[in-house]
Amino acid sequence: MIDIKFLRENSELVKENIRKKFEDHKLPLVDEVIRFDLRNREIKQELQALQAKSNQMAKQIGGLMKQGKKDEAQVLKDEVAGDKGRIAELAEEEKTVEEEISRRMMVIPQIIDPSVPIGKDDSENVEVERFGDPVVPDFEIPYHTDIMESFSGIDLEAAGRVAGNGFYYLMGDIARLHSAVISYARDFMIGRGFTYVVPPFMIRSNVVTGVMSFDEMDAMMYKIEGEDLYLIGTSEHSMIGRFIDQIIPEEQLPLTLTSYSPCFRKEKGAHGIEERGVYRIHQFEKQEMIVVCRPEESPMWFEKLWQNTVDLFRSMDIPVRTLECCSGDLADLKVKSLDVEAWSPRQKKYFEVGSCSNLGDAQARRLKIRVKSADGKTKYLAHTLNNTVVAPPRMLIAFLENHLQADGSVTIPEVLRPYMGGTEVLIPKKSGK
RNA sequence: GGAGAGUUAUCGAAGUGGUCAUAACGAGCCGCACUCGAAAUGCGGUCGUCCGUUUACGGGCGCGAGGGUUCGAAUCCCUCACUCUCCGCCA
Repeated sequence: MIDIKFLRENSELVKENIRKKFEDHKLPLVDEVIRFDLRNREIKQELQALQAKSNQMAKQIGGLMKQGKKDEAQVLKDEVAGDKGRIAELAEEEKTVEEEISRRMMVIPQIIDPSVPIGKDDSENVEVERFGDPVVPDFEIPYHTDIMESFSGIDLEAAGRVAGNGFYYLMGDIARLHSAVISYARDFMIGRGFTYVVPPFMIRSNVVTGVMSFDEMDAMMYKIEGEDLYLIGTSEHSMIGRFIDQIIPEEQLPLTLTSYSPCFRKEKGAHGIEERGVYRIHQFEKQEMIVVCRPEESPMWFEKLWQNTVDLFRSMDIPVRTLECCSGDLADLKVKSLDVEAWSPRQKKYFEVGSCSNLGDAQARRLKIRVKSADGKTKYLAHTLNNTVVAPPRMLIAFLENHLQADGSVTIPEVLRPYMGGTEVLIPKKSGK
């Protein structure tokens, strides 16, 4: 969501930005907004003049009524009645025009950061840096569900019967490992100065539309029947939503928070063959980090945020790389975004385990998250950022594949052992494939 | 889920159809005066948002949210949200 004043004064820039994102079908929206905006201000001028007049008259009528001059009051009443129709007409048009503006503004993309590589889809994302050696062992790495089964750690069949495709039962050591990763990630972030939060797992529609674009909403969000409530797709939603309509004193910034939540996603669209198992599911758990900061600090926080995820994965000896999202792969609210990918020795390629985004003032504008300057004289929109710390089901894939030994056992990295009751290695319950 | 009471500026709170909505009254905060300094006291200032002319102004909207009645709504009516108390139910 961009500022309509900015659009008014920089329409070419806004159009250029749309082209960069290969969303040319949205180009006409810019001039449409400008037309509607012009009309909107004309309406306001006429409407407000009429309202001022009628306020004035109402006061006069009040005075006359008090003095008992009913006849004189009646004359004024009749005069006001004459404007009533026009006022209603203008108010109606104002409403329509503002809806037209807002509908278009909601889909005009945020101005992307100049550093974002230009490309039309995720195939043109750009690798930035690798951390750790992507090792390919000399034995075959089974599919992650097979590894889990060797520990009697997963039951997808029963989950299918109970909830359908896209759900899972994790069991035993695998379930424990899942919890251990979450707990470790939580403490990892607390250690980096973030405040731990457990947020609501459902949010109202006004928060939903405040934190994400329509496309994302349609593809992701589950609605609760008969209620104005949606299951969160990530705790970012309720964490950013927490600041709706708030004016935050500048001294309190930056707000650095880490939150735990289950995440619910429709995952509309085709699922590839490599997305079986727990890779792409309707429900998973995630440790998230969000930052609300001053605009000039958001690029700095962006760098810090993704670094946290890289460090977390490296502390568990999992090779990762960072990948910058190109313009066409960037959701409309995002200024810049970077994926963290973990190494899959089975697929011999990296796959996404986290996503770090700078939303600029887009969410803040929609949700009215403002900052009051230290001297109290000015107010401005905050910047918001979010990043995955870790989403265990998906990270378990990377974990199991990278720590699997030739004998089918899985070693537990030092940092996780305290969360696993001191366990150093998981021994298969039955022979793996 | 049922019953009752609430929601007004930074906070407490008055206001039940019209010169009481830049909001009484009290407190906090900022400035000034008084003071060697402080306290006390006195005076002044202490919302948001939009439109228009732009050092400054003028106007619209906002009393939990959204509708309605009226020339005029904080006040009357409807719907909804939230808070508190009691009951029920539950972890």
